[in-house]
Parts: sequence; structure tokens; C-alpha cells
Amino acid sequence: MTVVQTERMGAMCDSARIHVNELLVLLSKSKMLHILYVLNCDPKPMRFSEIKRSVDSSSTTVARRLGELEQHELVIRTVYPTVPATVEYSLTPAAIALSPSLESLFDWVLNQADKSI
Amino acid sequence: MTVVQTERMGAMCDSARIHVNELLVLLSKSKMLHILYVLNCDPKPMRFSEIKRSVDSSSTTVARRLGELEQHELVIRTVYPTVPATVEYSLTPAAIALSPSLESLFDWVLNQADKSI
DNA sequence: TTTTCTTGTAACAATGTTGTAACCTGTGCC
DNA sequence: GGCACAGGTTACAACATTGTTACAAGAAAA
Repeated sequence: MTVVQTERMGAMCDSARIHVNELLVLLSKSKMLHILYVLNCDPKPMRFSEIKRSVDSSSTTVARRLGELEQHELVIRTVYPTVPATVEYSLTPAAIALSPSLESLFDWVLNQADKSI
Repeated sequence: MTVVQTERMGAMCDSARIHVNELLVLLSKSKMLHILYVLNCDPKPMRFSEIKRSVDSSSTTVARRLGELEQHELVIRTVYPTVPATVEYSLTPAAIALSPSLESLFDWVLNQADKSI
């Protein structure tokens, strides 16, 4: 962690601080990292049921998380008028910019898990 | 995200899956990323009160988070017999291995926060 | 006609998490 | 004596989050 980084934190105005906090709270919600990760694994859009299966959570929670991501403009929700409806979720460029960090984070998690077996 | 990565997730045995989940739950607890980040900013050990001030949370929560990190062998707690007692927290090598990911994650968060002002 | 499909939402009970206030240690200072 | 210091712990009330269940839409298949 660079000094510059620390200074950035120290010198932040209140509104920036609030945004930082909001983003950290967002990322810390249950299944959030997991959802972002699975959306990342495959570059193509994913359907609701696929995501739900991957993260193993209730529809309610998955829908809530995806809604929150959409509000923060980190995912785009596209509805196709099929019957029954098809909905696809894809990452926005802002979220794609987060990919290397997530990849690296999950590498660490997988490595740690490997070690502790 | 590489295919290899995805395969690693898919081929994981149950115990590895449980460990991965446990780590993600740990990292998703409130203030956890923040605490790891501040411990990272400065390479030297930090005292309880310093950490508490940095993350702006109650003693209860900070103590709980640090306890959980200690249990997972991500921080080392050292007590010095001064009066009153001095306690220092430092990252273990496992946690230090996480530093680049965290740094990168926070870079993204700070960048996003900058953009949304 | 009833069921099936996907993608949700609403209400609600159960569960989990947080902060607050009180308390603890043990020495030094007023 | 009484208070202050750091670094917590405990109990508890308030609050937040979760999963469960029921429901919806609307065409198609059984």
C-alpha cells in the first residue's frame, strides 16, 4: 500500500468518504463478491437462474444483490420478451475494471482453502 | 478470469468448498476489508485504538473482527506488559499475500468514489 | 384443464448483527 | 480514596438480514 494511497484516504472530502463507505458496504453484503466473481468467470451475460445456482442462495437474496448492483451501475439487466421471460445480467465497464482485483482475491481465497485442508 | 480458475471451483471437494465459503463470509463481515486495509497501509504493527479510530466502529465490533482474523491466522496479537497494557496487531504472511488484491480493490473503490462525486 | 417454464416480489417469522452501557485489570497520579 | 489509562468483555435491546411461502404473468405442452 503506497503512501499516496493513504494520503488519498486522509485527504478525502466527506462526500468521497461516504461513497467509499457505501461501496465497501455494498461489496461486503452476503454473496456479493461471489456474484461478481461468477459474472466475471464467463465474459458473456448470465441468466438469473445460472447466477442463483452458482452462488447457492435464495431467489430473494440473489434478486436483492443484483438489484443493488444495478443501482450502483455495476451490472446491466436486460429483459427479453420470450415466454417465459429471459433476463440476462452483464457487467458494466466499471465492474469489469474490478475484475483483476476480484480474480486476485479469489486466487488468494482458493489458495488459503487449499492450504487448510 | 481464467477457465482454469473456473475449473478449480467446479472440481473442488466439499471441504475446500466449505473453506472457500468460510473465507468469503469472513471477508464480507462489516469493517473486515477496512481493517485489513488499514493494517496493510502501514507495514508496522498497529494498536487496537489506532485501528478502531481508522475504521470508525465500536470497540465490540473491532475486537470481534480482530478476534476472527486471529482465529483464521491472518493477524497476530501481541500483548506488551506495560501499564496500561499495550496490544499490537500485525498481519501474518498469509494476510500479507492478500495485500496486492486488497490494494487493487481499494484502488478501484477510491476511483469509483472519485467518479461519482 | 392443469401444469410448466423463468424471473421475480411481498409479507413475515426467524435469525444474526450492532451499538450502548457497565464493568474489569493494575499501576500511577492527585 | 478516586480517577485515569488501554484494551478489552459481557449482557441486552435495537436493528438488519435471511429464508420461506405464496403469488404473479402468459404462452405452450401434456
